[in-house]
Amino acid sequence: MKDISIQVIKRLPRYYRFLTELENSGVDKISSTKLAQIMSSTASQVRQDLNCFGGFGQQGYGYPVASLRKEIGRILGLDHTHNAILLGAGNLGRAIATHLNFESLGFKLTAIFEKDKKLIGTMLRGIEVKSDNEIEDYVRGNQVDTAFLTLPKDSVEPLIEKLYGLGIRNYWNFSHFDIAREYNDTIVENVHLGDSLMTLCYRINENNQ
Amino acid sequence: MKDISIQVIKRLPRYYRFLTELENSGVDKISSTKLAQIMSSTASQVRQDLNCFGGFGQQGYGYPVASLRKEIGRILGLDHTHNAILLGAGNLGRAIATHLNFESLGFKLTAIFEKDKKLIGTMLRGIEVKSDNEIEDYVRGNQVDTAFLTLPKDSVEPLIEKLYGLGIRNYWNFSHFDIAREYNDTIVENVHLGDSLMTLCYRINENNQ
DNA sequence: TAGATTGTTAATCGATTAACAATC
DNA sequence: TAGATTGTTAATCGATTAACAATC
Repeated sequence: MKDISIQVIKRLPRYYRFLTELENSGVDKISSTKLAQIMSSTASQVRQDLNCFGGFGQQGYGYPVASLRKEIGRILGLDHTHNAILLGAGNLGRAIATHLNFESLGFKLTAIFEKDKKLIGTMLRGIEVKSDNEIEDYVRGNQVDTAFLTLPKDSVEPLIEKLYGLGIRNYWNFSHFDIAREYNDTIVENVHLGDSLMTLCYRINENNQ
Repeated sequence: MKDISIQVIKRLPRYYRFLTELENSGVDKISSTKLAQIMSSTASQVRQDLNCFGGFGQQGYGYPVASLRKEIGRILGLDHTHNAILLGAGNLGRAIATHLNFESLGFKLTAIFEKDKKLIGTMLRGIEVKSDNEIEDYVRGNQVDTAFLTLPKDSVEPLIEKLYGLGIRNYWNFSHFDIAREYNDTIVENVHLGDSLMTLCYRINENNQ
């Protein structure tokens, strides 16, 4: 399979979500035109996107919702499970830990680490928050390939060196530390909430101007 | 000023962040080449991006860090302040409320609303959480142009109708409800954490395959 | 001045959109 | 079969990259 552009990949989760909704509301087939309306896209783009991975449709009929959803789930790799640890049990870490259904997103959260002694020992989604000086032992003793980083930039910098040294290459990064620039064989998905707000700010002002 | 592409806009917060870092570490000028290295971009792109808004550089010298940073802040509109209300004081809402320095991002968080009686009356970043049936009175009595939505899709659907009716057109949306599709004169910045994780999942599997 | 680096135009590359033959 | 809709190729559009004259 040839390289898929990042634009297409970033649309896959939306296809997946909308197809799940359609399936749940009992729709069993959909045309590229209708799917495009839902996606705020075009029929052409829908067909191009899906054809990156195979011919899932049927001429004259459309796409079968349930099996297309399943296919996209498989393409995304949601059927695999990556063991992940969460670093930072502050407000953001606790929100992330409790808010998402990792199992249906291709991950399993197996441990949570925190520096602040007040938080160590508390429970989050059935997991006891451990001290951050147990990280090394834990990663050596357990299969972990992904780290979720919900701590500030300054704390990430020294930590990432340790994690990288322990072989962790996949990061879901909420901090402003630029992991991919330091370690170029990592896979990093950044979530920069402040950037998102600034973008909103720009668009509001642009609109008012 | 002619229309700026969304790609350029989404890069502006990163320029702003990195320039802030550079300024804080005492750097007073930078070339497009060096800035490109920091941005994981190209010198050409940096110059093209900045020239969308004006000639901030000086031939033979580069760009003055402090004033460029200030300019980009102004372009983003961070000097304006948009009053925002937060809807949903669950885990995610509390994290958002406490995690970000809204003032430096162009916003001011002025009120928080929540349905769950256990949370009403609690304090978050110095703001008392109000009952969600006070929303209408509050928005009518105060200047609010933006809503941060940290509640589930099903709760957003009925709420958005009310907010839209009250004249709120700008949304920072963490839910899966597709606001822009329902109301096409709104400005919506979506943060879909699940989508981000699925994208990470894809990229990990693609890499392992 | 000479060297450096921008601002800007031109070339390239890739993504989106359009068109239509294939086919269910 | 006729109508509908895909799969896929071609055309267009826009973003990125390269090049270089302008100039500090």
